[in-house]
Amino acid sequence: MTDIKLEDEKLDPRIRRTRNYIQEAFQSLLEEKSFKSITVREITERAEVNRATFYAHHKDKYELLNETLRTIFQEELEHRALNVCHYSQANLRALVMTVCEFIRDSSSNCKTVDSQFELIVENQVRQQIQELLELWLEKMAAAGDRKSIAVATSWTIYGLAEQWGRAERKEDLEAYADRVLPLVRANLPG
Amino acid sequence: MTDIKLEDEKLDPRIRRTRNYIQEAFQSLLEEKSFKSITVREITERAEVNRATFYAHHKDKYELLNETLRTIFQEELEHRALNVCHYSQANLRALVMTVCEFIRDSSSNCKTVDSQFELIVENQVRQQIQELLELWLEKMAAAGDRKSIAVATSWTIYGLAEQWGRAERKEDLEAYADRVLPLVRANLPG
DNA sequence: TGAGATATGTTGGAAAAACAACACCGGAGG
DNA sequence: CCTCCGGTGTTGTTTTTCCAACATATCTCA
Repeated sequence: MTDIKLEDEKLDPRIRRTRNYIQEAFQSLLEEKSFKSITVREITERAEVNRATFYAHHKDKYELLNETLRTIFQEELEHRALNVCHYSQANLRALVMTVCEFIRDSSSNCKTVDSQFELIVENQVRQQIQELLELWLEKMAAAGDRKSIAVATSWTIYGLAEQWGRAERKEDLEAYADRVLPLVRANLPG
Repeated sequence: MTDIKLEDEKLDPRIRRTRNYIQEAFQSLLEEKSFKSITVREITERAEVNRATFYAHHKDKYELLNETLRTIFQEELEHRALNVCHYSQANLRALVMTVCEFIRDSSSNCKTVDSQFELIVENQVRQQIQELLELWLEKMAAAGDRKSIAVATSWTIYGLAEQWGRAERKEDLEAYADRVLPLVRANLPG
């Protein structure tokens, strides 16, 4: 949470730059080839960063993918101010649409999506949906087992978003969001 | 000469990047304000580089300007392959045009050109013209005091190029080059 | 004129990145 | 089978950059 601020604010410029180089190299590689076929060596070469430096920042390429997904998705949430707002039908609808578009983009931007990749995306994105829902529920002091509600709903949202995002011919997003919103709200208050 | 290769080839990536950042920041500042009014602090802030790091690479902003001019001008020469060719009327003509355009661009790209700036440009560019001419004369084993010939001719070229480059309404460059070429060749063989 | 800011150039020490070298693993091919 | 090759992850050392602090100018404006 607060880390995001700190990252931009008062972080050693060398660190900030290195992480940027690696993330950018990684993302550009993802547009060209499958996650599985990307090597750490390739990433560091494109980033013009020493390989040892990579390991000073990331455990391996899987962790890097997780961090990258988190970064991108959080930026998306920030862009729509969903990370600083409260629970409402409108915001929930916006969240659904955000996830839909995110999955659509990750399908189209990345040339080949192998199963490794897809699994990590799913886990990471769903995790973040869950976190946001927990935040919302906490803010409104909702009754019941908030955590379980957040878990269940996050899976619902992800599943529905994936259905839309990976579909060949896509229904109008606004219409789809309206259509599935009741399913999403099944376990939510209000 | 060979330094140019080495700079791109096998130089510590940190050094290469730092120099790039500083040069780019410096050039973008030159497009906004006069050289005199630009401070080292400004440059390093825009380059996102520590001020002490600046001094690890450049004595002061005057040296930086000299280095920057050399870089840009050399790139221009390389682009037209003038740095690897031999003396000929056609190449001499190309050189004249290159200098004309270089001065024109440095006038237009840089918002305010103070006298400090202009003087450094003149010295640095003329110096490089001289070096190139010496190279050409040496290659062809020209008779006479090659150095003095190069000096005289470099001043001639620079002066004529400045007349054109800083003019309000500019004569067609090709025509101008043809017109002044005899003046340039006054002290040259062939 | 003089006082307060703001730029300059330099230093020493801490942090990060580069680099080269290592052991290890897994797959491709003779 | 084994060997070679390429990727992985780690280490110790060197180089570069950051940072804070300092003394010294230079500029500004009251």
